Amino acid sequence: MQERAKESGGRPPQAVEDYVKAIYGMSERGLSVTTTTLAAELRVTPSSASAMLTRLRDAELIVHRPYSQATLTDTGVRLALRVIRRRRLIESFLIETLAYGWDEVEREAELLSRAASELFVERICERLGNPVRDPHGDPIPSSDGELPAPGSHLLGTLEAGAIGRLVRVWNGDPEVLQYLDERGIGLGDRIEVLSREPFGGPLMVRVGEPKEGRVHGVGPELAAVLSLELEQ
Amino acid sequence: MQERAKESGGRPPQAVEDYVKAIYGMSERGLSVTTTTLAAELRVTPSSASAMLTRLRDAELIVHRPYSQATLTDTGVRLALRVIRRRRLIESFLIETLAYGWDEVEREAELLSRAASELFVERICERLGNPVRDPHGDPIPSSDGELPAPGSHLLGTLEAGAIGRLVRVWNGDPEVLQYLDERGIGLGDRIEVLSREPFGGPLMVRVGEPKEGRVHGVGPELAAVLSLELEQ
DNA sequence: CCGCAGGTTTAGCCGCGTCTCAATTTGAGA
DNA sequence: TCTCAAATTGAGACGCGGCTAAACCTGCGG
Ligand SMILES: [Mn+2]
Ligand SMILES: [Mn+2]
Ligand SMILES: [Mn+2]
Ligand SMILES: [Mn+2]
Repeated sequence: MQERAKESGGRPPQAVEDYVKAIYGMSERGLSVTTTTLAAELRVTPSSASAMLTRLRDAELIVHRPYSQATLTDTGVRLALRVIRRRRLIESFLIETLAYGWDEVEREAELLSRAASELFVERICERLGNPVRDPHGDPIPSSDGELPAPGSHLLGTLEAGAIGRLVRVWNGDPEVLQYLDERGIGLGDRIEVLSREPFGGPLMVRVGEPKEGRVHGVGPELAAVLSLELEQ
Repeated sequence: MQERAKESGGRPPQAVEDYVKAIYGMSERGLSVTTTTLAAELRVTPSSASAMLTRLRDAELIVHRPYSQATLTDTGVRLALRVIRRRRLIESFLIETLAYGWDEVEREAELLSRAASELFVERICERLGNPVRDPHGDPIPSSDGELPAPGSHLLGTLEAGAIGRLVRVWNGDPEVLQYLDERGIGLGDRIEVLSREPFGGPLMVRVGEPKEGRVHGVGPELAAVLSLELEQ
């Protein structure tokens, strides 16, 4: 007989974790999770995704009527949060401690988070001072599965006059992060919405202190991945 | 078509690296590498080892006539040294930076070294100050495949009167390392062979400065895994 | 010098996670 | 209601890295 889950410290197979994490992320972004969308997300054929949905249903990690949408069960959510915690702590570690760049961190964090034990993750967590957000501003679930409720708002949904601080850059796209770096925009910066140009035009924002900050035009795609925590 | 070596950054399959590393280690210890001994080393059935030997021969990583012994080719040695470098640097990192214990480091280093990229390994190497030996005293191959020639001698082979410094503990057995720790014996310590008791008796050694050091009796099994660099 | 035990290889299988290609279901428009 | 394209599922395969069982060398002891 083949020994099950031999090296992984009693963790589910990697593919299971990958799919559960993807489903969690898609739900978080408000996307509907179907065979096709999930397959696209993971760059896998629909039949692979279909087979995994069946498997996840059998394991009671999702609810899924055939030909319909999938939702994580409570168990599924808990698993997703464990996976996400590992991933975000490792991202933090690579960037803070090993000076990784935005473009290097994705791949490495993906691979390492598959191999790293809970022990490793908890050690680097201590070493980083038990952070609550990763370098993208993504919240880090606690080891007992609590996710700090952020109460933040997408820049793209705000009206002129809104003022807040940048707390999160969604999706971690290296190009976006690089772009922000180049313009000196970082997490924690004060951002003021000056105006919304119509017809898909940019959002004009001031980054920095009330009168001094630089003014930037932010297109809809960028505005859709930046979250602010509003003042007051 | 199935994409080959997708996530691993152009590395050979893990099993190939595992076997090559095992063959290197066995040769280093003077063991002959046959289907059976290799299978025992890797806790695998002889038929698995046999299949892999064929595969390694086809890849020209070993020389192997059927029913005979296997030897690494130059290419095989180079691969082994790359694998060993990764492994020893990660061990060093876990112990020095993340305060891993002797009993925890084996498993974690094994898993992480499979996933870690060259970039990761080179980053931690810098961070550790380009070490030449790992915490067991095992030499770390350089990134261009040179192995610092140690010129050390197994304690078990020395005669009374020999004096040297402990530079290596072979095999990294946690029990041995724990035992040494408890007695305050560590890498770099001065060791003087006082006498060899006959009939499989212990080696009497002084650990520490000429007259002050504590005297220990070292059995043959322990003497077989400790290497000294001799004075002069 | 012959036979046989034991080491070695081969044959056939499994589970994983992927693929391709075919069959099936669905629901929206005619 | 019927039809049909698109979404979904299913069937069959593959490479990996194991396993078991059987066939096959080989060299040592009689
Ligand atoms: Mn993952
Ligand atoms: Mn992140
Ligand atoms: Mn290895
Ligand atoms: Mn070591």
